Amino acid sequence: MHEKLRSHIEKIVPLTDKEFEFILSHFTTMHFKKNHFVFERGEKVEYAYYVVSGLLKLVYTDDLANEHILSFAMEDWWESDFYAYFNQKKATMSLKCIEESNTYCLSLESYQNLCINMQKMESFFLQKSNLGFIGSQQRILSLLTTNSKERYEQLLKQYPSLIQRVSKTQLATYLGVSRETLSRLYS
Amino acid sequence: MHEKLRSHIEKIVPLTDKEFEFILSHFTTMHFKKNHFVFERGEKVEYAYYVVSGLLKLVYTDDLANEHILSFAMEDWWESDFYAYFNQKKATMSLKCIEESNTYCLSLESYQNLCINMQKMESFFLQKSNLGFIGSQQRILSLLTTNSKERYEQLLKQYPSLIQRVSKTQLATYLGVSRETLSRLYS
DNA sequence: CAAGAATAGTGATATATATCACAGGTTTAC
DNA sequence: GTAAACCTGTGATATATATCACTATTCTTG
Repeated sequence: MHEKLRSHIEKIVPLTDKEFEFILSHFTTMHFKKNHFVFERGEKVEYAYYVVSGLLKLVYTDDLANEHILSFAMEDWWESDFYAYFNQKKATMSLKCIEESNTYCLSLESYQNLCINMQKMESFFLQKSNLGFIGSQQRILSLLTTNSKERYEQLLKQYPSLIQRVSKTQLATYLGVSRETLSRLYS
Repeated sequence: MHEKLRSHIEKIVPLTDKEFEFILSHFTTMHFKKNHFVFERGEKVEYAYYVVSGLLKLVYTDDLANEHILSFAMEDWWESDFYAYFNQKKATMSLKCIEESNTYCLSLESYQNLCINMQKMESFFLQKSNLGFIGSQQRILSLLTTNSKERYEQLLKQYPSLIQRVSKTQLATYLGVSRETLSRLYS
């Protein structure tokens, strides 16, 4: 039942059954339907989400109502509006399901509890955070150094499955390019 | 003497004298002259650096020999090629002094030691990493949603001191815009 | 199942930005 | 102290990309 979460954590820190039970007691689970929001801009961000199955997008909507996708959250990913989560502020972004999704949910209180009472989990989160930071820096570099076509090809290479699962309009808003330009790149 | 580092850490976790002494024993200090490299692409990245004074830039050089500045590291910042540091790989970027700088240096071994033996420091690094991640996401959002002029103005607002300390050519490579375009923005 | 919404391609045009080139001023380093 | 390197502004032009508009197709949802 909970094997996915366990093996996800155990990729970084090994656990006894008892330890995993303790960890699990800090999570709840939730199910979201396609096109439904996990949270919307302006709402309180109660949880950080670990995606067991499905696909979601973290979206920022600008003043002109244009959507910008900050990240796709797929199976085995952690996602939230982390600024709002850690600072207990209202969301500036929205988290929306592209596909029907199942997640584990971790409140900030539970997160802090886990960190304090179980150094292994603090190590785990530290490693995850470092990886997230490094990944974001790579994305910045990609935005600074490459044009639309190169970015599209990088994405194809890095996440080939995304192209089947996500509309091109949405890929465009992730890449920072208009859907028309993206469409013309490979025509 | 070491007050800066101590108060930097104590902004997040309080320390006894003994604890700080223990922490300090993991660091070395270094001095770098203006325009000198802390490390260059291709070299091993031995340390993560805490900047006591001065100003540095983390630079990626592309195939056409164009410089792209990933970040400016100013007083009170941590900087490194973190991918190379954590994975013990050769640097893909270079860290270069814009001004004469003083740093504390933390080897990966010392970092891991600190994390294992002092939960406070693991908490400290976790918080720093989370902040770094959130900051990078903000930068991505800025690159996705704004044009050169808006990005320049955001930067002016966020780090007014930078504009005095850094050449416009360099600001341009940070903003992802040509120096000519940047020059024309405010003429 | 049907209506409305979302998606995808593509033409025509506008716009932001890059690139190349040059000149004058400033800084750096041996 | 001087040559070389760097910095800045600006004109002329090229290029990538955005925007607007229209059509056809495919999904979604009540």
